[in-house]
Amino acid sequence: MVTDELATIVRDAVASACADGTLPSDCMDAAIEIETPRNKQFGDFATNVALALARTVGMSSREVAERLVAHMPLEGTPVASAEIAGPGFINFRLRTDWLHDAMVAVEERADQYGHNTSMAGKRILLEFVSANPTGPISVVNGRAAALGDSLRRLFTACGAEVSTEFYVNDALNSTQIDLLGASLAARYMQEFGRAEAVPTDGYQGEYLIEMARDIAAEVGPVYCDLSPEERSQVFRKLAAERMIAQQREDLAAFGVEFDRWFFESSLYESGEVAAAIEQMKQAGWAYERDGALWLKSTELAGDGQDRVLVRSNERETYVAADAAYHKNKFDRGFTHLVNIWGADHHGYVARLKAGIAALGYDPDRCTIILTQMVLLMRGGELVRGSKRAGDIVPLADLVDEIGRDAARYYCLLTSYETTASFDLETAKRQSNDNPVYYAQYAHARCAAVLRRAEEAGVPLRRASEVDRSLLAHPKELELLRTLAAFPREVRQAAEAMAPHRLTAYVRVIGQALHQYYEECPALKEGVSPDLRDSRLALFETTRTVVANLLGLLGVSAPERM
RNA sequence: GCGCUCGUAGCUCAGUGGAUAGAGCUUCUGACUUCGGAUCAGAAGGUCGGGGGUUCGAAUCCCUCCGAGCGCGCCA
Repeated sequence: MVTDELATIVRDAVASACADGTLPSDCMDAAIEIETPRNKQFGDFATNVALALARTVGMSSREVAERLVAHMPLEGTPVASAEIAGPGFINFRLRTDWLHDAMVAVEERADQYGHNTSMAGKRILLEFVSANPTGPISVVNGRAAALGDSLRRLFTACGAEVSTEFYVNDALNSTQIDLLGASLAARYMQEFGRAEAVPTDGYQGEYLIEMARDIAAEVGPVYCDLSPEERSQVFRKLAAERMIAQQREDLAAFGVEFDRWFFESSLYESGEVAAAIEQMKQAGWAYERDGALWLKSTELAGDGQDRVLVRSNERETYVAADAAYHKNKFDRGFTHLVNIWGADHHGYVARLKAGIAALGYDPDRCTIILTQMVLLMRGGELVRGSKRAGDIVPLADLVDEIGRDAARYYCLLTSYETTASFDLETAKRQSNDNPVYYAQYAHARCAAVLRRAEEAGVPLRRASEVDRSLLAHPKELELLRTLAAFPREVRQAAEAMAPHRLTAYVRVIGQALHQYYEECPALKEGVSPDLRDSRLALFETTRTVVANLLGLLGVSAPERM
């Protein structure tokens, strides 16, 4: 990668200046950072190393920069010029043939262009959504789903081995599932005219009425004569199974599928929960009090208080199961765990980390991403959860209304750290105030030009074969510069676990493309065949990069719109 | 009360300790006898919530205050 080459050039300059005494030898271990200047007039890349060194060497940063540039031979490098500017930045301008070579790289790597090895050797387990099977998948879950699925693509593109998992809280000792079962049982009885009420702390959402109606239609009144206990047993199972199936469908319609649905109940059946508790006891991290078993989460992870692992009624808590689950993840050979939770769970980070530490694993190998909420607006009014859906906004409704691509794109448009809000009317509009269409239009426009060429009988020539040096117009070079940044953007987005950077970047590509399109016609009168072929090749290059980019976001790249 | 997160243009949001804080929307003015106008060019719009501090340099790091959201169960 060209930034690595630049870093080497700078590092060599520092070493050379140290060697001949121009700079003190303790500059050797200076950290070399290559950045892209905010302002294009400062060139393609820059380094601030002179500013960083100025303090230790006791001279002005411009002076340091001058001495470094004097020790920087540029023959045979991609660098055309190295200039000192401002307080002491060294700005690099690259030769245009380096940009032209990027076209060949895109052509050779094709849909692998942008892939790199920055995360090679890592085995990452991404766990996300993991909504309780007590209601439909919500829009907030959708944000996590879009983020998790995009991270899977990003990590994979960076050479990591990635698995995705949805953790299903279906444990038999879950009071939530008890309530769900009791709520569904009541709805079922209501279908047959029995005046049974949903528990006051149960699930009031009307989706359970629909589910009860389905069950009633399928099996008839066979469960009416069971004892309440037996009926509750039947319905907790039925409710959970059907909710999970529904969740799976909703996520699939959103384009998100998991490598594995991991059932909490399996951890009890295998004895892993009991084993984990025993191990925590043996290690001295668990103690008895008031008839319950407690985890020393305060001492282990600075939690606000210790947490119960086993209640006095002998039921284990989800804390115990979660600890066992994460042990299970590590034992399967994953080197890094990433969990995506809603921000309302931030109070649970410390206790999970405590559980991981109590079982002898490094809590720092488990990253917990907390996503803030997403608020939907319609004409300036907040869209509220419906009673039908149990006071949430179902993801399925959003997908139905604005489509999968728009829903996913909007979920990835902003940093997960901020509470995002977006307007449904804008998201549906097919105009340029809709960022989804702007991104997809870039791809469709490239495809349109290439299609047009084909119709006119102009064969598309390979980027490696056309005369790339003909691409010397500022807009052509600017577009190439933008496309050549793709591998770096991918790497940085993966490192920061921030796919929203890519949605910002795709706009930059779109802008560069449209400007190029405006000023550099390929198929109009008066364009020489050689230039035409070079420009068509550049359209193909752009199309490939945009398709790869949209692919990382999980959004389709249409040929026509 | 304690803890976590967040306050950036009228609106929605970017911004990795660096150069004159950037986009989109909105408003206004324009563009090619259309390789797709779902586009492009230009203008307008800022005490980066307030105040201290660290630093050669702070929207970014620290402290404090103000405001918003969330969390503080032998629920998940």
